[in-house]
Amino acid sequence: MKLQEHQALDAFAALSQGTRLQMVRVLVIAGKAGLPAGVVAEKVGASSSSASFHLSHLEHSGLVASKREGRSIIYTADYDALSGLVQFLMADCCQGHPEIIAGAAAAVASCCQPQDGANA
Amino acid sequence: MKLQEHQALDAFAALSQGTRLQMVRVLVIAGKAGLPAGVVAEKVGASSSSASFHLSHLEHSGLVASKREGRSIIYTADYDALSGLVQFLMADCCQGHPEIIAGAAAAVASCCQPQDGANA
DNA sequence: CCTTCGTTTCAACGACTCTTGAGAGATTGA
DNA sequence: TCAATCTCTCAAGAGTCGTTGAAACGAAGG
Repeated sequence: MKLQEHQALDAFAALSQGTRLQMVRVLVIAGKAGLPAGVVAEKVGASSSSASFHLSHLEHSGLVASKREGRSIIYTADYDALSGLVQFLMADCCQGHPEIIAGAAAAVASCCQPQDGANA
Repeated sequence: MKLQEHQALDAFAALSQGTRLQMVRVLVIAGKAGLPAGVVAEKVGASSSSASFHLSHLEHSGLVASKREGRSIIYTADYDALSGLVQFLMADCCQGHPEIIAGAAAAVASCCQPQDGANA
């Protein structure tokens, strides 16, 4: 999934705030099961209303999704959107300049290489 | 080059603004030679003072560099920083979740593959 | 029904962002 | 030196962002 420009702008804006970047991290680590809002708030050290504000922001930007589960509202990272953001960044940087991508490709390799042939 | 968190935050903030994202695009396309401020301003449709504001913002964030050349001030995209930003994004997304990276790796492959063995 | 729990919504406030237009710096050529 | 060119800086104003605390909402349990 490749993002549209306005989606990418929203996503960059979402990630340009420390609390929100940390929230994304926390939710990515939490995996597909996600985490209730309160736990996210606690992990990033935000008040409940502040956390709610940032989580809606992230949800609006498409980077996370939410679902109600009993009294809690569970937030999960949207891997597709995150992946799309990386793609957008590279496609927008790559325009005729593959040398920018070289370092990124190295990062792909060094960051996590469970399966070697990750290419499509 | 991998970015520090505060650098990444600044970079995301820089890219979260339409005019600035376009400026980065224009400068990446322009290549190592760069472009004078006035030309960048014209290409993105900004007034000279607005362009100056955004270009300083980008320079402060480390995404572009500037050098005086006669009357003009030439701006160039910093490929290292751009590459570092992609790396930061992937490393921060990759934490135990290589599946986010799969799509990104595909993008690396499809976006620009002049040399196949781009891995470090 | 009433209370408790988890979360969101609202209003208010200070801080920051972006735009505009006028003016100032630096560099070049006559 | 003077004028022209390119760019930056400054101040003012509208708009947006993030925080806080109080209040409201929905779900679960006694």
